[in-house]
Amino acid sequence: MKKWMLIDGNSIAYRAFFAMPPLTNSAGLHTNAIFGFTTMLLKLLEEQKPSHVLVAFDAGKVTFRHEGYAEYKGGRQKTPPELSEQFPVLKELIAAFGIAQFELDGYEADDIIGTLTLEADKQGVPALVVTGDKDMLQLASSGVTVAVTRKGVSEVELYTPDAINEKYGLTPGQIIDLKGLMGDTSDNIPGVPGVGEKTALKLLHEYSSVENVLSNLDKLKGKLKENIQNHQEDAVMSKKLATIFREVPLEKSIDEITYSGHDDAKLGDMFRRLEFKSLLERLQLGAESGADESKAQAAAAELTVTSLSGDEDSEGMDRLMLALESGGEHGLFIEAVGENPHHAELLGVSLATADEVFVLPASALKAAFCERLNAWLGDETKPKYGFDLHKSELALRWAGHRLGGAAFDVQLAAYLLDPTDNQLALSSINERQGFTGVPTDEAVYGKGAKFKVPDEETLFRHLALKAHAVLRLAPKMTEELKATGMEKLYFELEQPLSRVLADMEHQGIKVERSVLEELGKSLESQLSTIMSGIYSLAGTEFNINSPKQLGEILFDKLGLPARKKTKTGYSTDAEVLEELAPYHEIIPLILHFRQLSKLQSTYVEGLLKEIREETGKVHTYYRQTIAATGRLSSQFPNLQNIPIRLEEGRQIRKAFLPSEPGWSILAADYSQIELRVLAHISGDENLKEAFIHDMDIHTKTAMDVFGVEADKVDANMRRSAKAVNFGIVYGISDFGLSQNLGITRKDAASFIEQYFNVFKGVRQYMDDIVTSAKKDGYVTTLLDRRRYLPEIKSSNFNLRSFAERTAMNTPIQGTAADIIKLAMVQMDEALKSRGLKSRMLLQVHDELVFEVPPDELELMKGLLPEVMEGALKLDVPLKADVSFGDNWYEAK
DNA sequence: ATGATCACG
DNA sequence: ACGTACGTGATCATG
Repeated sequence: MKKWMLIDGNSIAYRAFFAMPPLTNSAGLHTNAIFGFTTMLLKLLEEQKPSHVLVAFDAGKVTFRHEGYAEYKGGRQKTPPELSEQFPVLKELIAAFGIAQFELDGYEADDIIGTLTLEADKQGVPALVVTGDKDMLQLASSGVTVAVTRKGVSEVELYTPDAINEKYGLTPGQIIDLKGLMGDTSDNIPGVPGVGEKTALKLLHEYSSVENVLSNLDKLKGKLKENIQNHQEDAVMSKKLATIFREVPLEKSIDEITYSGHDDAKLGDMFRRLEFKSLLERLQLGAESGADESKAQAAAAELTVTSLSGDEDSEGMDRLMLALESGGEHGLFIEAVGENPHHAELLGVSLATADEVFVLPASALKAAFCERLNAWLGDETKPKYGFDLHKSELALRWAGHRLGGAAFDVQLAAYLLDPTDNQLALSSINERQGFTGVPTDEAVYGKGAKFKVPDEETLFRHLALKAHAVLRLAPKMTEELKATGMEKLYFELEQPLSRVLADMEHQGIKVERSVLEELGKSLESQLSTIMSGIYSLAGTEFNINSPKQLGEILFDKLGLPARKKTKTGYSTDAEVLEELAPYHEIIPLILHFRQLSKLQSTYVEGLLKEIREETGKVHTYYRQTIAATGRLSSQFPNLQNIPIRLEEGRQIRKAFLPSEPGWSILAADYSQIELRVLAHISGDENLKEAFIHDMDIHTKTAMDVFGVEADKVDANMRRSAKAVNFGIVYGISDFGLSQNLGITRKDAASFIEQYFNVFKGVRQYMDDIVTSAKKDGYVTTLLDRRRYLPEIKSSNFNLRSFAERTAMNTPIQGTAADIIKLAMVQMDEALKSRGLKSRMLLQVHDELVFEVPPDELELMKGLLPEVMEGALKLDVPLKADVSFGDNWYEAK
């Protein structure tokens, strides 16, 4: 059964572009229009099963339509560069689909399609026209259906002549009369002023064509008559412009658009380049296809997998150990399932050597024949090349084994190469590096409730493929780190830090259950009092924790003025509530309720759940590959956001204790590290001077911005200056500052102007960093950590502005992160070399927390700030303030 | 699963 | 004119 599908390429690409959120691949190429186009195409191919497919594109800037009307398509927005750059790639993709594409100088896509539908009518072959443009409805006929996209590109509405009649009461041929009367702003077709779709339809139902409307002018009246009378020529010309030209000299035969399905290899390559992971999976092009399909398959097939499950396999173990102990290349993979490495289940270990891959179930590690392997794994002098060795090390430790000598970690390297990448699974990294052959974990295990460890053969094969991928990826990624100038950052900072973190995490921090429980009791009684107060003031009981219900009570029932809205309804955040406080006495109660219930659920109940029964400790997991700026993050539980600002919350810190009697908690935090970094990076003399003399930076800023002496700076001026300093670090905007200070935008702008007048070097830095980010596509920290900012070239104001602020902030926040990481590695070395018993427990971005035995307290009070301040030499001094106590609360 | 809210630097 | 501060994670409610 023959069926032609004719696609209006430009129109669909435009629709897709505006319908899809921005999307780029890691090379910075925008891909959203291509993605939208592709999903639509796949859907139509599947549903329609056409025998012939064509994508037509507009060609050339000037078409024959311009000959009669120069303004045709004038006033149209220039195609955004984010879209233009997608066309060449889209055309490659269509070729990879094995689909024909036509474009012809001087003609638009709809003319080509119009010509072909005429041919389809002549041959009696059914055809489907796919477009985003309703003009094309004029092509509908008994055999030709027009599919118009709606709601983006995911769905189409099918128009047959009957459907057009039903919807508009017109024949397809009358569509051009409709356009003639109403015009089309997007193509700059004028039509008749004052005539929109409604009026045009009424006229056509009465008189059926533009010409007939004109000859019956006398039957019309009023403004309408006048408008049409004065624009008769426009109407006729508009109709002509809207008429699709159906006699394009195509000089092509229909055979050329025969569609016989796509080439898996070519399409897979394109999808990989575009990083369309979901589509790769959907078409099952992922694991076992691509241009290097045969190579990958061959390699996978050649993979000699040896399983080592028990003492009877000691011969294989000998082969493995021979390879490892002779220092041969290897790839190590340790499978531990579960997000939290402190609770992960160790499934197995795989090791790829040059010509064989060995797989061991977790249970085998306990067996006698693994003794040599365990010794090798734990030997710090034997380098390991692996994937997520940080998690591996923790999982092994909890299982009673050790891992030492981490030398290269494919995941950690991938993070440095692109710290915004949140697809750091081995299968994703493997594909991005241009390889194939590692299935996703989801494909092997399933996810969510369907997670299941497969049979041993499947599992072993998966682990073998991963170890093999590590072996293959490590040298390539080492080269990339060199090429991007991040070799030192990687090998001298991040890799050593990974072990320091694992030590801290495994050590854990003691949390006293009874302290939290007492606090919880007090919170519970306060909460119940506040709750009754709220219910009685509201006149009803409701869930105060539901923003939806709370909004209804406040704004509908009590009639308070709603100020801000969220996507889903009224906003009830603290900022809104604080403004509402004067209007109703229920407001302070709600604010208090929120504050206490946060403490109760997150910090009392949440933290209690994380305490290990056996040790009375909590073990956080520092993630080294999450934050785009290079900071650490902390999970299960997050110990980087324990309350401190409000006294009630700060009490939580009383539960954090030394793990040994008589010891102290010692903490040190960097003072103003980000502004000191800014002083160094920008070289601003005034700011440097301030830190060299160790001035109170907010007071100093107030003096300069307000032009007064130190003794004239009042609390309010200092507060404003502090906000300006924060703003500067974040990539300042007048709006942001005005919000923060509750002042007008104008006043905020003049503060900023004043600031830049006295800190000229800072202004220069802000300008320069944005310029260099535009030129290079990325920014770097002092230690050459890199962050790509593809959106800095966007024509979308919001995206671009965001990228510009990020360009200003990332080198500052990122360098501060570099510095404290250096301090951690150096501090770890200092403890070891001096044989100290003190232990590093926590890092909170600019603060390090230790537990210290009494006989080391004095020493540590000197050593810790000394190491932190000396971690990296800047043009201004670094300063660290140290404190100690019997618990974290006291160390302030 | 997603959004709103709020804890931290 | 656009509509914003930078970076995170946990909890709860709700679709």
